[in-house]
Amino acid sequence: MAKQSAPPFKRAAAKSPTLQSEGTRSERIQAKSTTRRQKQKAALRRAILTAAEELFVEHGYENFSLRQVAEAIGYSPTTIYLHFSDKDELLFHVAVEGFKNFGEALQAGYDSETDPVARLTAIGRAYFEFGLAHPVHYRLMFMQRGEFFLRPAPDDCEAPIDSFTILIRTLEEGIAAGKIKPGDVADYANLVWMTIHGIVSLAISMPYFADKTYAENTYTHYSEMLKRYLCI
Amino acid sequence: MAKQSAPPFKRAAAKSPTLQSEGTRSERIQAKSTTRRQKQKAALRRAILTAAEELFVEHGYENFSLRQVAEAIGYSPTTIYLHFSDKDELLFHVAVEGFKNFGEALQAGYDSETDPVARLTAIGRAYFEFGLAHPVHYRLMFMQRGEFFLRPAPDDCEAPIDSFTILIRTLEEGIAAGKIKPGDVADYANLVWMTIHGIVSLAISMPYFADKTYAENTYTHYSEMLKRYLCI
DNA sequence: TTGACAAGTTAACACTGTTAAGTATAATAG
DNA sequence: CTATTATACTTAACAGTGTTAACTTGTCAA
Repeated sequence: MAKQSAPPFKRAAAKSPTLQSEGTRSERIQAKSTTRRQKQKAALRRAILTAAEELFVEHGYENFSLRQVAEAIGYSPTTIYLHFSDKDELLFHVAVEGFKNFGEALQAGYDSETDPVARLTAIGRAYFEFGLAHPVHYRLMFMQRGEFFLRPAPDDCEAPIDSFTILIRTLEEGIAAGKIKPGDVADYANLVWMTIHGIVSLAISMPYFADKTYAENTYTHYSEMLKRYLCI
Repeated sequence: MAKQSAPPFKRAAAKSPTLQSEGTRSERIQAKSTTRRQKQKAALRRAILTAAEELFVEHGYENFSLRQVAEAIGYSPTTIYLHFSDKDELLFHVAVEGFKNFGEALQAGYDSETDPVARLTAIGRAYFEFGLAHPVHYRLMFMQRGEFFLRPAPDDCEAPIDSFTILIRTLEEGIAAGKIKPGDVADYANLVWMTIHGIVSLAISMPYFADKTYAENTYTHYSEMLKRYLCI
């Protein structure tokens, strides 16, 4: 009678009295099962993302397809839709990864120096070299899908460093240190960003300007021109 | 017997002794017929081109399709292939039209002034305003299909003015006039072109920079910065 | 054991560029 | 005047795309 009054799961708990996590065995199994399946789900999601990243870089924006991704990970194309709402969201994740690396590169440039003007130079260099080193990502981020830049990062990604803020901060520091002419930092930042983008984007997408030494040459001129305009 | 010895076409010629173009009547009919059909063919080709132009601007690079063009002119999609080898060639013609207008705009800027520095400013303005006014063409020409810039113009199009040469000439004039610092004009030209492209391209394709007054502001700064760097 | 839910697949739709084959019509040759 | 040939164009099809709906299968809970 006592046995009957005792709920069945208590019996199961009595069967394994070793020190374990809370709950009955079946509860523990259930918990582990769900976490296992969550892990599997997350793993598949990551597999999709890494395959997408790879294939995107390999084939470029125009020739990147969901069916390729599906084939690469050994799943049917529609499986991707269980993890991403559409191709756009998947591309956005690739872009966010790019923004993350881009922001880190700029931050590293900032951190590599202490003087504001030196920092500005370093940031510019980092920008320039990121573009030339990762043209497919760069094109996606700033040429093909520029609207991604404003879209907030998805929940499953850490928000990338705000690259633009790094530039603004550097300019502010320069003005505060009396090394950059006082002025609207937003204007300055726009000027810097847009002009350097011109050099990078043409260098990576127009054969006419594709020669690396040309780009390097132009960047040297540009750097000097900018310094003369901004610095006191 | 004389009649028999005379070739039949001579008889036809005798039938219409009025002053006309060379040959027999049948020859004349034939000639007119072929020219008429050539005209029809050329008309259809032009119809394809204008429809393509229109639909391209309307729908943009990504959503422009041959089937749309076919529907617009009331022909089957495959008819286009009788006049253009593929979609790419059609797009190229659209781009060439863009290059033509672009070159003319720059040339007009050049012609509007006599002083080399004023010419440089005018050319820059023309560049800037062309980009903002024709973003879809600009993107095609300098962002999406940059390789078109180097491809020689097709036979049925007059070659567009070489925009880059206008810039180079202006810089050379400036140096010759002692108003621009001596230096490698190719380097100067690259610097000017690439930086101004940055402003234009971001203004027309990144919402972050899309604000017109922002672009105008940045361009003002840019213009001043360039003048200080290049001019004596 | 049944029923619900999850994961994944298949089939299909509406597109795309592009090619091959077929069909009228007009021009030409005998 | 008829037979043939070339021209202009279309239809059908292929291989590919993103995307949706319906279906199957396996796992878990009651």
